[in-house]
Amino acid sequence: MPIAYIQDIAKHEGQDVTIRGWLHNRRSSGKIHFLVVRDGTGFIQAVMSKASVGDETFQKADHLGQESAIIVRGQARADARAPGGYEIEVGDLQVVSEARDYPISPKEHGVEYLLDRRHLWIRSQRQHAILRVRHEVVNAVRDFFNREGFVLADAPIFTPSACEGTTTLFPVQYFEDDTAYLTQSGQLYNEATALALGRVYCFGPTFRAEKSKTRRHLTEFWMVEPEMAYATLDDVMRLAEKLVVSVVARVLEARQPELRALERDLSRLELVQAPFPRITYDDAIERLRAAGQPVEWGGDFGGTDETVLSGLFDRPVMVHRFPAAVKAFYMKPDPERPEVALGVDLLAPEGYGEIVGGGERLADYDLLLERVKAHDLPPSTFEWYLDLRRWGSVPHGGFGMGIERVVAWLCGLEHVRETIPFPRMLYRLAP
RNA sequence: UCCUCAGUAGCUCAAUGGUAGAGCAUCCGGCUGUUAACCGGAGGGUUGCUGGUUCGAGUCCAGCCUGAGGAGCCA
Repeated sequence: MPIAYIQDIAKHEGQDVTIRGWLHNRRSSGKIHFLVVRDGTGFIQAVMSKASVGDETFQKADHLGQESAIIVRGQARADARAPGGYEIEVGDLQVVSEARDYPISPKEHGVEYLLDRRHLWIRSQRQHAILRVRHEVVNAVRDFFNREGFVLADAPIFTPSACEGTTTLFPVQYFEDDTAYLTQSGQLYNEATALALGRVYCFGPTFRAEKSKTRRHLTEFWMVEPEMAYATLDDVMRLAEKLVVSVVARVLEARQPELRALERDLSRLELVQAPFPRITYDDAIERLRAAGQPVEWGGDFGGTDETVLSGLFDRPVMVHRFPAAVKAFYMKPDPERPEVALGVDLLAPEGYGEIVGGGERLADYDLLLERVKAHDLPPSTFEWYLDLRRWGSVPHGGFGMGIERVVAWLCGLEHVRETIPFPRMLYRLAP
């Protein structure tokens, strides 16, 4: 009897198959059991009638607890009454291990309770759908860059100091005498690998010790960061647009059952087509004021500002040329207007905020050295970074895209904590 | 770090300052098409902690602890 995965059950219609999984839920009607089985690939209803399996097998299922490991054998068939459209007519049931008093019932639970049991929570249907969308996003990103000719060149996780002086870093003891910091961006290293390999990307975990306590923040999150030699701000914006369009299309194509399980409004995602509107920071300020937001020129946008701004468009919007003072030291100033930097933020629709941030880098040695000093950064630590401007400096740029925020947007989630198997937050380090 | 809100049965939540309750889960029983199944029964409580006000505190007051949402900062 072939072993079947639930996601492929349609291919086995009419056949006898073996499903190896866990009991997700059970309903019973005296002489008929409905066992909802999950096997990691999906969920399916297995129907067991007393008349066809006999008393002994039927009784085995009588008191079986949620999340008991079971192997069911039976015929796969289409049935409109079954959730998912297919069910298994059980011929035999094998109990691999019996579970009792599983703590997560099909009823509602609070956030703290579920997060304390995240190792079990991920078995639920909703988390199953979200994590599969995440998987698709990650693969879509990798496929995109590989197809476009980018070289994966990962940046180190241990770094000697801040990439951008402003954000707080996690220090770690590095052997006896040294302190290392967990990376908050691979970007500076990307600039080096881009000048070596042309177009590169890194993709890994990133750490921010900010005491942020909002639905958009994790202390450990995944970021993909492409960097291109011989590239301008316009090239960076084109790349970000193409990437986001590609990822959304891929998820819409490959993960529709999951998006539907999450009750996502697909029509909003289908609108994500190029070109994305590109507006300047100045323009954004004007639009925000027109919408009644009290904003001053020179400041960064708050969460509400981003929501209001993205609400003005039906697709992601790119805001470029921010005041140089609020941006990182390595941002290139606009030659025509030095008070603004050639940076860009891409805001997701529906209030999901900034999912991409990047721009053109400062390629001039003298100006960069000046900036390093002005930001009170130790020039010795940045010696190697300055070297990139001494030998073969060219216009270059790139961006970072936060995976969890993209997944939260695509899934329509309230909080990024559900987009990663084990979220790390201000007050959450376990399990 | 700051602001707001919350903490009562295993879970989700009720309870005018006056006998601490329901649904789900668990256990027992019933039911051959359930859809978070349903119906009947049972067990289950140091009301986050410490102190105060009161004849009497889950309820009012103070402090603390834990969590959630938000601000700042960011992807």
